[in-house]
Amino acid sequence: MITANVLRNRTAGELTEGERAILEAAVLETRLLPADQVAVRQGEPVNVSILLVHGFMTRRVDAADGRRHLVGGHVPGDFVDLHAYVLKKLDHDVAALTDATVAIVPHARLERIQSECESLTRRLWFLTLQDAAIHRQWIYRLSSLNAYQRIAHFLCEINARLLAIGASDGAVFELPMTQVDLGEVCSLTNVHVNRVLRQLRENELCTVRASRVEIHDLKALVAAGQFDSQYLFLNQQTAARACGLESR
Amino acid sequence: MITANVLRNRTAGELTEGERAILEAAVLETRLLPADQVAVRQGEPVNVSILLVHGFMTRRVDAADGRRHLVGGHVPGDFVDLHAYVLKKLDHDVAALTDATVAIVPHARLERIQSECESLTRRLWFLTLQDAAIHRQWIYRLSSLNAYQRIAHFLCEINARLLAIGASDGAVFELPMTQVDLGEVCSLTNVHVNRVLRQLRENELCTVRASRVEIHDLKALVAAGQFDSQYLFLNQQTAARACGLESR
DNA sequence: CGAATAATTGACCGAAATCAATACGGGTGG
DNA sequence: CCACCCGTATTGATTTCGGTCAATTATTCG
Repeated sequence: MITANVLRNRTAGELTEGERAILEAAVLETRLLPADQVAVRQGEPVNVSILLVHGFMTRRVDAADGRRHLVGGHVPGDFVDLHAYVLKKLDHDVAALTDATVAIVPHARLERIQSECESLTRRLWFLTLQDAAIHRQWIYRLSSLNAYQRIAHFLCEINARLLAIGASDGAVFELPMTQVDLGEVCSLTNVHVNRVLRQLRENELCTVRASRVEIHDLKALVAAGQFDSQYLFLNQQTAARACGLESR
Repeated sequence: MITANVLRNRTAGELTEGERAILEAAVLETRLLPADQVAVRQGEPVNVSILLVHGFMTRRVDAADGRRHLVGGHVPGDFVDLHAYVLKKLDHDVAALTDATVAIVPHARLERIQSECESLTRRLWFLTLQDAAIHRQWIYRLSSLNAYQRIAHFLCEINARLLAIGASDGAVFELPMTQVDLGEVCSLTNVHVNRVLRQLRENELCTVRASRVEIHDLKALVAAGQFDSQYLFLNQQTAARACGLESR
């Protein structure tokens, strides 16, 4: 089901059957995006929004020096460029990190939802603001954590988000990101990412190796990254698992 | 007028008289906040939102090391914690930077607006997403610019935002931020901020001195900060002035 | 006027970048 | 099936930007 992961395990509660049906009906088509494909380009007018069904996507900005920086990452269930519904054009690129399946929702249908279903509208608004909360946390990560802490924090975040959609068991998950990609997220060179990952491994917090993350000591990783999942608005049980409190 | 600066000079166009009236009517009261007062505390449930009428406010996160970091800044016309209307609690503190006048809007009244005025709702949603766009730019600033560029970029941003509400003439404006504050925005120490400001002065780009900014060469400052105002969704004329194209 | 806050400057240090070289791994084509 | 490549990972040597520490000089305001 296309909307299976939308708002799954969040504080706001699951979508009602009615809401889910309306959202599913708003989907024009699903499409496959090959890895690295840019789905929405900065500044271009858009009239459809993209719901990520399978795979990973990123929001990125190309700097003047040719270096690339990520300003956001998305997992299945994220309504990746719902922002564009309101803003009409984006201030950055949205690209597929891996091969991805996306559902296309025309803005005209979102307008209909907005006039016909207040509760679903609020939910969609919530989704966009959750992104904003994540943005703020990324600012925090860059401004107050050092390299080791940043990587730890990011791994905690991605683990928590994957946990919510059942793509992590709290200890092991697939993460198709190279050390260069991790560097683009945490604003570090790949060389330094490598050194930090070695430290994390040596300290027995986690092992990150080509597309697979194994967390050995989640509590310690959470402490190292000063991670507090509050900003993800996870339901209580998921939040507890995300910070290593109850394995359940 | 309370809403005078809301969406002023943006791409979306000014509020209609009807929208403005509805928004004004939603205000419960206006209140004075003394400088440094925390208006909304992290994690606390909120049932009113704050529209900034006069003064400056900040969104900030206190790091574990006791250091404070800003994840956002607000100028008059910004609906500072409209996010809380949807999220119900915030992941950070909102505080007054200077003495500030704010208008209090109860969430119950926002709900009424949502069910009764689709166009105004879309505008409010837009406001929250504009904040998100600014967040992304702050991430960009921290991850791909060095100290000199960061300060230049921030000064361009604040100039542009103040220009939109008529609080800057494009060359001179009041900015009641100490060098420590600037450091909290750009993630630099006050010592280094001081050195960078000296450089900017020596290069004759701008003079920043206790609560007053004078831009001597806006084009050069824009270039130094690699500033592109697109993310602020300013109307054409304001955008041109913000990057020093037409002084008009 | 005097105390507190903000700005300035210098000397030194350190985390992460840069530069450089090597190893690995998996897919392709001959 | 193996040789070759190219992207990825690893490690070391060196540099640099910004931080830290410390001391001095404005400001501002009660």
